[in-house]
Amino acid sequence: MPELPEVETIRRSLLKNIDKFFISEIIIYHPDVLLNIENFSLKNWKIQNIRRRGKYLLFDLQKYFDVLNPPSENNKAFNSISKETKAINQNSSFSNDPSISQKMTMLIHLRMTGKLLIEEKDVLPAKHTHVRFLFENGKSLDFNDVRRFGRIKLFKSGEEFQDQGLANLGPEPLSDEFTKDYFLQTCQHHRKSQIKSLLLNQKVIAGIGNIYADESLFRAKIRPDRLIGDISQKELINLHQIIPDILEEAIGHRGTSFRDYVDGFGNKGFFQLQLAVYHKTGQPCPICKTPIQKIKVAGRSSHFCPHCQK
DNA sequence: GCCAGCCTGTTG
DNA sequence: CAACAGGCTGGC
Repeated sequence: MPELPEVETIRRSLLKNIDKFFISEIIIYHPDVLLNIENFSLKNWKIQNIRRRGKYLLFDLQKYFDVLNPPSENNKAFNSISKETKAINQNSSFSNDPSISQKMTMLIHLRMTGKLLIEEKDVLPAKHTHVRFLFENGKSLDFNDVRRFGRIKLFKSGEEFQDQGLANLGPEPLSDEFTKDYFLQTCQHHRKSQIKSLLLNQKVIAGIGNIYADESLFRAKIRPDRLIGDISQKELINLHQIIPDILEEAIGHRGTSFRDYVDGFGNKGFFQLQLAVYHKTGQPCPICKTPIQKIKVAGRSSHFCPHCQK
């Protein structure tokens, strides 16, 4: 479902409440979506930060109590763990002690229909909620995914690059790594590919999906099925500049909600109001009024203006 | 490269 | 009913 702008919007919406996120319990309704979970207990972890890489979310988790040597059940300190956890978190000098400090990275990929929703703990989770994280403040975070393509993976911090999808991502299109030279050079390597399959290739650029590939190509006036080798350097330089422009605009509109997508608070985005071609088959091109066409490129529906795009 | 497969829901 | 849906993987 979500592409870079939607994942970034979700990240920002969740981050607003980051200080309140002390996990007290995790409820698993559908274990298939959770990988590596058996290696860890998720009780009494705190979400320190949420990062994004391409379409992945990376949750930095920190635990302050030793899971291997839990205090006995009659221990008062254990029974008041919530207070203790907070007290220790306020004192950063504890965080370097390995006996009480452990770090994990939780990798979440939402694929097509995944959502992360902040809910009240007492409210029953919506249909298709597969994992619920309960927090000490009475809130919960639900991982909901109709099609169940999304995945959650847990790693000791630093080991998350064992995930091949994450490890092989290309540069972030909104970072300095995504240079003109890199883009031109990569195009040179893929001269015989169609331009749209390059944009969708996460090893080349991290985070672009079907919507923003179509919209970028429309603005660059390049047909999605055009062979890269047939595109002029001038056009490619233009496209390189347009990609971050479109992604920034989409983030500014809090993502595209034409179907399921909502942020962590269930709010829709607005970029669907700005779309020129995506999902607009038969509707007039915003520039020349020619009906938008739909073809298959790289196995995906691709929308373009047959007059404006060459 | 392409294409089935993973899933459920919606649309034509 | 079949076709299709913001994605990715693995097998040819």
